[in-house]
Amino acid sequence: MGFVFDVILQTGLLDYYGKVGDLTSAKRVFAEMPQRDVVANNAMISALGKHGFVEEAHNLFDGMPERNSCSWNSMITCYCRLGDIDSARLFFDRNPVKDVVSWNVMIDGYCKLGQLMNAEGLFVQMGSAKNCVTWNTMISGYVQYRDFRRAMYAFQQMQAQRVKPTEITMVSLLSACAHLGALDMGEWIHGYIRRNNFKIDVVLGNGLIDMYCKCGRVEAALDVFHGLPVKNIFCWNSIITGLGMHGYGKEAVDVFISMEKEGIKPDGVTFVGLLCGCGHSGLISIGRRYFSQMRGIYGVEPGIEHYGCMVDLLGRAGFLEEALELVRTMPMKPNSVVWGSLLRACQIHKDTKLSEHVTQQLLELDPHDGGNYVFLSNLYASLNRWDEVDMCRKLMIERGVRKTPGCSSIEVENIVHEFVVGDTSHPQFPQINAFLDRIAKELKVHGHEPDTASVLHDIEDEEKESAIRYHSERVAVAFGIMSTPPGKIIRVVKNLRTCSDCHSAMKLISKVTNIVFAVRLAYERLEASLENG
DNA sequence: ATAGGGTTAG
Repeated sequence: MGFVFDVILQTGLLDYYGKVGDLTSAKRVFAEMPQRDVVANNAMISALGKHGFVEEAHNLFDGMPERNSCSWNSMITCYCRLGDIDSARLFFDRNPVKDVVSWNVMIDGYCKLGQLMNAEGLFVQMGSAKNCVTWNTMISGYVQYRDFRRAMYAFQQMQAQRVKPTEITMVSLLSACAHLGALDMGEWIHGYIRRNNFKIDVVLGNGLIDMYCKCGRVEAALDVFHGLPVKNIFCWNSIITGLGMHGYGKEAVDVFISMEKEGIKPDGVTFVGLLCGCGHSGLISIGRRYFSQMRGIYGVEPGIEHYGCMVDLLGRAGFLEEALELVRTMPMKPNSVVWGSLLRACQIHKDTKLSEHVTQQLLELDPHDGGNYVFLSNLYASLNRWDEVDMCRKLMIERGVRKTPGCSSIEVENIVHEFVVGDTSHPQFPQINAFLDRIAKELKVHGHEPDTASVLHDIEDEEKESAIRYHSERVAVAFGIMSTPPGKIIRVVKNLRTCSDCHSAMKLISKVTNIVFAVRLAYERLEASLENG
């Protein structure tokens, strides 16, 4: 009797050491055990696997007189953790006692490596054997690989199958909503969380804060933030970043100060949010001060992203020379983002000379980024330097560079519709097209002349005017006007920056129709908030 | 034994 008790006790100890990461002690306990049952062996396999000793785990596994599903699953987990998905699959296929965990681990292994097709294959094969972890794994896999619409769709199916979602499901979905700017869906999820008395912990709370911020509802984000009994650095960072993104730089600084008061140590992300917020609100000296205090007072080493924020902050404020000086003297090699910030500043302050220099730096740094060629080309076009415009086009063809296609999405009745430039596959495309034509005519009546200077936005297109008319955000906006009840804000998320022609056109549409648009850059700040023009 | 979060700038 005491013997069995000892085995259980020692296995417990072994498991504990494995979990806290003390492999040496785990090994010692294991070696000293007079008798090892399957549970003890499994605990050891799991501990070895966690530290990457998959060979040892494998040997132990091979020598086991008896194996259960847990033994097999531990081996699958070991190999997945190492990224050796083929070996994991071998164990999965040979496992005679596959259970739902075996499938879930395997699906997660594929998801983590971005092999979504393989993950989906198993997911489908499982049929009705899926549990809520299976669904959560697949949904989070879609979210991690930025296929947010599939994540939403999987959730609908999960509900149709009557599998109860959990807090974890909600976290993944909120992240999808944040990326898609799907406010209605995000609000619905918040409601669902409340109706089902889900516990809003730091992770779920942060999901809500981030979703509300990214969808432009900073007040709602603040409500969630203040309602959280426990906040961690993620929550603080999300709210500081969110406030700063939407022009509440002063408030972002205030939150930062209360964060300090509560004894939470800021990290690199906090400073990105804070400095960016200062930049967007023109808080130059405050931004400068925090940047200079980062290392000495807060113990956070400034990284390239912080220099990037400072270049942006100085450049926006018109201190172009100082910004350039910072780029030249920063301790690391400036990347395309840093040069890009400077370029944006040149554009705002109409410094074409510096603009040209910066764009050439960008072209050197990122010869395969089509956006750089387009920008330089547009710059030359605006200066009527057509030879150079031509040169840009030739260079692009020569180097085989293609422009990233514009893509806009809009949420209507909890469904996210996506429009890629030139893609006519949307079921309502003919109606949208006709509507766009009417808008175009209307725009002409109101004196809107298509701005052909920025036509090279679509460098590969022959028909200039129609190319502009079909930019994805316009299609999305048109669809939004057609299918949204009056009085509702039309929110569009786009992957590329809106061209000046679309921007002015949308301003005019907004003025004429009295509809408010918010076109946002994917994953970024509000690009243009057009409140009735 | 399996599933969850925040990062800026063209």
